[in-house]
Amino acid sequence: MRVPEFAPQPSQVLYVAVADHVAARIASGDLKVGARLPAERDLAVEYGVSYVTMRRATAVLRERGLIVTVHGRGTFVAESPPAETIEDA
Amino acid sequence: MRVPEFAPQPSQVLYVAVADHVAARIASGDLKVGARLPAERDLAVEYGVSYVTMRRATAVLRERGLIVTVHGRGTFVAESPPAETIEDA
Amino acid sequence: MRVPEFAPQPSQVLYVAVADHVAARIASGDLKVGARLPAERDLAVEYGVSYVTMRRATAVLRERGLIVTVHGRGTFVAESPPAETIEDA
Amino acid sequence: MRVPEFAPQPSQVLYVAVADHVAARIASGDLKVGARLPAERDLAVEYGVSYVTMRRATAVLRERGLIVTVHGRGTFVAESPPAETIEDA
DNA sequence: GTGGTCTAGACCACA
DNA sequence: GTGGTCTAGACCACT
Repeated sequence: MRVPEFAPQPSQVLYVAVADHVAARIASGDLKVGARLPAERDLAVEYGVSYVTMRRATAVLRERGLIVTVHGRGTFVAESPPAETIEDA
Repeated sequence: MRVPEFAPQPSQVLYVAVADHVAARIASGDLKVGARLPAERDLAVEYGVSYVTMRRATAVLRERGLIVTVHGRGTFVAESPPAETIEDA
Repeated sequence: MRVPEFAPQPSQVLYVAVADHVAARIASGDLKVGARLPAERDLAVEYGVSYVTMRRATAVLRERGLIVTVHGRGTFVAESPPAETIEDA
Repeated sequence: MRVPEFAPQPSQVLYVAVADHVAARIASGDLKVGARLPAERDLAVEYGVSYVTMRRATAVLRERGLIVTVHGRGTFVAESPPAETIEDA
């Protein structure tokens, strides 16, 4: 997975930074395809952020196609994460 | 204020039994008018029931006019609990 | 502007309902192209919702291309609102 | 702009004067250790200064170690205000 | 017991 | 003085 040189430091925006960190866990195989992530509330505690901030982070990951969310079920690592997570312009 | 006679032998339906117990707390002044009840999740833990059961119980109390619920704010003891707590059929 | 038959009543989701109402004000000419909307905080008060809910509403309008937002300046009615506000599938 | 009679000969720089006044309130025990200060916007109104000026004032107090700020929570009187409130140059 | 929405109100970045 | 982010914690919808 390619990491852009123009973004060496994590985002200054907290929910993006959290999203990036989870994305890295997925990319590294720590979170495997199809696996269920911890509950958003638990992730919020794990990252030391509020539930709302964690929700924004997962929203980012959803938009990136890295996770899929099912109401009442959980959030799961998406089947085929798109290569163009960062558009390769 | 009158406490319902049906309390001595509580309802066999769990969420009604829980609702009755909360109603008794309101009637006894343990929960005063205008006071905010504990969060539904906390009440569920307190009564040792599932969240869904607790939600049904609060729905019953809402129908009885004993509490009012405000999304995102909480549930509160209603101003003037109606005399016909049990519908006057 | 076409209104889908499958959505006769306003959205049950509050921020969408608010967004729809603002959209209607734009469509009706109440809010003209290029005009600045009231501050989001004022709109929140006007609609009787929290600031966060209003922000979600404006986010919806932004996604629909109906408004543009400038940090520190305000939010404005977009130049050419797209015809396919509701995709005509 | 001249203002405060409240300090003997206050700083000519407005935001420093405001910071000094808040510092005096902390020193006098009016604002106790661990207490939350009023919101920055409220302080701005209270002192009759702009929000930016108030932000500069709180920045000064932060640098002096008199207050700590938590995003989304508030600003609080620091635990142990250093003796060298004015840097010992 | 999960994700989804909402409230109230704080600080932050910008023009 | 605007929009942007964040906190803390509530109720709602769904499985």
